[in-house]
Amino acid sequence: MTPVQPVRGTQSLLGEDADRLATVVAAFDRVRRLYGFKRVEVPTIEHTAVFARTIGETTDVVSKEMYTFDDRGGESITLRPELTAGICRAYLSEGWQQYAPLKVAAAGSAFRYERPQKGRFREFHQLDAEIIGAAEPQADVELLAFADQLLKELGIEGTILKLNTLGDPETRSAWRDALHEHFRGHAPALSEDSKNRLERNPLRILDSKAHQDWPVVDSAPTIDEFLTSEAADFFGKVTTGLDAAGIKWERAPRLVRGLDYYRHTAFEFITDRLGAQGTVLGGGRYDGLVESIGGPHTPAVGWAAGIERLAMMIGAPGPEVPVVVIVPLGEGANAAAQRLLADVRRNGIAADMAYRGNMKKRLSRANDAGASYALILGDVELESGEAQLKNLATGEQRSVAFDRIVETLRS
RNA sequence: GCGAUCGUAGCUCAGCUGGUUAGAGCAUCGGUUUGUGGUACCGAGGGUCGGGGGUUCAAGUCCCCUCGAUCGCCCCA
Repeated sequence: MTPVQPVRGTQSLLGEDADRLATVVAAFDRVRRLYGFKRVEVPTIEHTAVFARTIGETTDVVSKEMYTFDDRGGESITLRPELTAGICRAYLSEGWQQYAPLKVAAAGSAFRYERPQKGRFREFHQLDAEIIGAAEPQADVELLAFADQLLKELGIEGTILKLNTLGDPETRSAWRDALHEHFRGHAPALSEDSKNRLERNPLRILDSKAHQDWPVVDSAPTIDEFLTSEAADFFGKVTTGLDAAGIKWERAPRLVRGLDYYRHTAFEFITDRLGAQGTVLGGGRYDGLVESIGGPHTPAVGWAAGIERLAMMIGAPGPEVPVVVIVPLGEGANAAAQRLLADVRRNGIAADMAYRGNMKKRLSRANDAGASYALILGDVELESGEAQLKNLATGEQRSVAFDRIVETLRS
């Protein structure tokens, strides 16, 4: 392994590829303002317990994917594998409880030690939206509307909102027990993967990709049989709210989420365009999370989206193209060229300067940059006070007085 | 962590069953044209063939290990 090799699963992006990520974040920031979500910044590192307790000790994320290390003071520190837990920690430690219900949005990198593949990296970037301290179904609806509008503003077609409820804690544990019993009864018929899931996380067998699991899954008890009337009522309010807001959704009774903190509403926006990484945005209600790190009972909902995954689905942002490239000729022209360049740029016109090679090279650079005009500035022009403005598309060229260049380029 | 495919120049790739100094296109740089781009022509630089070991008279080509990439499983955004 040579020193110039990047760390596995990290990315170094140039030009359009980097612009794509920036475009996604810019759209997120625009929509987030429309919905009244405050921007927050939280640390990249937290005490390990922040993630271990909230996400769940037995989940894969915590048990084998976190970047955890002891710092020089001997404290166990973890690079965040997601943004939600850190935001909730800040909600408690920074006194943000006074703003409840608090709507916040964040964007940043997260880290998981996984095998990289399409749309999956070890250092990746997430968009995150949370409403903390709101038990009302209106919060779920608002959050989903935000997600829906973001995808539309990004011009992403063909995602489907899959929606489910995991019920309240009683519902969830009753359902879980029933599933456990059902699957254990049919254990011999299950795939190896699902046999392993049996004790660890029976809910996950529901969305197994192994065909041999299908029949057993189909005959499994559904959440609806266990919903308490409160839980059913809550879910009903969420769905009628979505319908009222004109947000299309599909019921996915077998949708479960991997992290332990989810309750009630659970959802994913999925696509078939990203291979195995079909979930582009996902989240749900996590009423128990804040309590799990020592805070008061605090109802909350949120979602996270993969910036890279969204970036792969948007149209290519155009490159930045200068309107004009200044071509100085000879030492004497450099100062005047710098002055003109600064002047043009300060007037909001994208401009560049070709300062290497002979004139042929310099014009060639102007052409390659995609400029509309080249502005030629040599001894002759310095004396006359008029530069040569060449239209690179038509080839036509004319003299323009130095002090009329900005005006001419604008027209 | 498991499986499959792959790794030759900055990029995209060629290199037949192992056989002389490893090739092309694009890109870069120089020239034809030292004040006129887009097209054309000529030329140059750039490679420990991912890395290590082995088989062989001979390895880019075969075998093993390793690192990496891609896709899938697991899991998740």
